[in-house]
Amino acid sequence: MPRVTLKSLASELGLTEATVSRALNNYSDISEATRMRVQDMAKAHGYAPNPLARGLARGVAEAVAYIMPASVGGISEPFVAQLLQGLGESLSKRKWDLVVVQTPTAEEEADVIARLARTGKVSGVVLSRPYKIDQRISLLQAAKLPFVVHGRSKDSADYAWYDVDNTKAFIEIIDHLVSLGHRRIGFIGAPSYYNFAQQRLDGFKSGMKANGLAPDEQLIEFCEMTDAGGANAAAVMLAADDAPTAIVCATDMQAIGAIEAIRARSLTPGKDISVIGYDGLSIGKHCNPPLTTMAQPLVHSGRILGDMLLAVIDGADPKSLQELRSAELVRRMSDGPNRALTAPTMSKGETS
Amino acid sequence: MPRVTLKSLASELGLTEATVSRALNNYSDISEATRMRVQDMAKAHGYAPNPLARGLARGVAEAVAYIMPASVGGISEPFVAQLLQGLGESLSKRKWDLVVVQTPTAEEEADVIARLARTGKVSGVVLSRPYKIDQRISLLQAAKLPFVVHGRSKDSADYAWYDVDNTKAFIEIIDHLVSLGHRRIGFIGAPSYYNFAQQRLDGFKSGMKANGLAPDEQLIEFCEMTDAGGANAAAVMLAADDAPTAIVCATDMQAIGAIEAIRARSLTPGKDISVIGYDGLSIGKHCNPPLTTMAQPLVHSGRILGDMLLAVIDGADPKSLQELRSAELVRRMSDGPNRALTAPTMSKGETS
DNA sequence: CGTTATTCCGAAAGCGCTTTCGGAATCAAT
DNA sequence: ATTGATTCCGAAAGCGCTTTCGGAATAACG
Repeated sequence: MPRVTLKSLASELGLTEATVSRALNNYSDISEATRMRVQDMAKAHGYAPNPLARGLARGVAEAVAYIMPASVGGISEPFVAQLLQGLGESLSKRKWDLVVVQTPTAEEEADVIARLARTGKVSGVVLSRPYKIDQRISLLQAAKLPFVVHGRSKDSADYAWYDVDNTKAFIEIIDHLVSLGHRRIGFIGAPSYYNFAQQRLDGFKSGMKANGLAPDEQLIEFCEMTDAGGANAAAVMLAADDAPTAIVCATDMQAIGAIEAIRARSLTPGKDISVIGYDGLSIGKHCNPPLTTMAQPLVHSGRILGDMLLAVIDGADPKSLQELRSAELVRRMSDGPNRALTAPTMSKGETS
Repeated sequence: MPRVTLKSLASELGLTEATVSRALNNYSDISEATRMRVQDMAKAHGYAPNPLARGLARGVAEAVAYIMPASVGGISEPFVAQLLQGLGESLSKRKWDLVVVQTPTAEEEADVIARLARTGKVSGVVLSRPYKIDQRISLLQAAKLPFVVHGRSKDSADYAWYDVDNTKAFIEIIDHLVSLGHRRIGFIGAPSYYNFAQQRLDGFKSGMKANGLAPDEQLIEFCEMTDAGGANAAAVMLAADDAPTAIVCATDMQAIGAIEAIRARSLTPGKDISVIGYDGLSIGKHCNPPLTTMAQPLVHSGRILGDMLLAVIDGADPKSLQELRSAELVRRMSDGPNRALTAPTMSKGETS
């Protein structure tokens, strides 16, 4: 079947390609009559402009890219699908496309960004999980390619971002735990090159200090954001002579692993030892016990990110597009009062 | 910064655009010397061809589309991320792009496909979760747009697909359950317009018959593929006067819900009532008890699908690209021997 | 040394669409 | 009726790249 093109439409209508093009794009210098005639015919023939040609001519691609976080160890990232959905919804309003790009290895991330910027195949980029110092962001800035980031790098003044207040969230977790009587609280963190990991750690520490507690370095572990990682880290803490009564994790997957590790020691998570995660994964509902967590709205954030990116592309000042949300504590069953308080043997008390 | 283009390269080298183009694309009518000269210069300047222009000139887009399954009720689809990763890996071998497209509503799915086909913005499509009779497939065929499907529709003779033998998998589940002494086995199915749902139901029924059991229509429920759906369906079965001793679910999410429903009745999943899911989601490990399930390799399948699609685009006969895999039973803790056999009161026996 | 082959590169057209510019036609104003 | 302002459309160039074709230079052959 011969593709229906601008030329074919034009010849059929006895008009010029140029006229048809302008009619279709609602230029004001086309009479209402012919505009109608053209649009009707276009619809009748099921005309759809070739995005390649259009992009070439206009110099902008009607597409944006989403940089998939390099899958650490091949874990399924439950949040990716949700984010994509939100992004897609936002983009579909303009009928723009979403191309997702992989970054095979961490080293190649910069190359991928650079290539993206040079080829002009997309007119914007969404970045997830920035590092503290994120080379990709500098690259994007240097290339003057519009972008938004899901999260913030350390220096976040100059670009558009949407983030959840990680620090505040973890302070609240500590407050909550302290109100339940916990004093020895462990922290399982994520790789420290991620800025959100730093923020969460900071939140943990300030929360402790604000409650007059000194974070014990023995009770801080870092690992990958997987259940296995969380399980290992928790196992280490539990083996210490002065084990924590509560463990807070940087991510839900780690928390799920921690729960497993606790049970492996024949302790009851949520009773003997409290565990609180972060992400609000709905899957946490089905853990044993159901995971208490700080929840952030993911598909919603995808939509926001999409809208922001479109705004930046339209020329809005990125600095004016920065949105900080708050996470919310979703109490399920993995947290509870400190048992040690009522138990016969008290712990040694704080170190230092 | 002025984009480095074929023209700029050419003028700098004192050559023609055409020559530069051919040198870069390794045409044989370019001397080794100038080929080198050109490629070095291109690399030095970080030249990257404009994919829009290239696509326009060549008439093919170096991109394929993945049609995201319409998210039923906004559930996060854990399998999407994995599939995307596999697809990405495969595509990256040619440096092709992956554009994911949403289908806002079920009605618009056809429109989206049609538009995709007409605009030629992608040169291939990956379809997930086909329906029994899938209009999208006919559309794709009519448009002669290369595609592969993840799963099969009812009439799957003429196109490329990668699927897991659902029917066989469910027969095996029944065999397994029967070997554990179960005779009253319930089935929680997925919406019947999905062909995989039908296949799984078929497998359930044949498995039952093969074991001399008559599937009781009372013990067959259908619901959405969510935990809530599974919980509801299971609750209905459990309330029946002649409740099943085992429940097999079309998807893991449903199984997770079923487990919840069982516990809600103060029964112990895996002891009082066995539950087996399908999908092999790793998250099932952390259920209470860990979910026994039939596993299918997802990132692997993404890679296969990508390779197949590329092959079809290259002109391979789609009919020769059909791959049927087998799922594997991953025994965790949610299945066990039929307790009723050893309990004092026997069930009434089979109905009919 | 003339002739036929080869090797290598330039010229040019074209992919489908957009957009600027100018001009013919229609209108309103004097 | 003549001029000036409008309205509407056609002509043409161009976006960056590919690819066919032909021709100049060089090589190989008698």
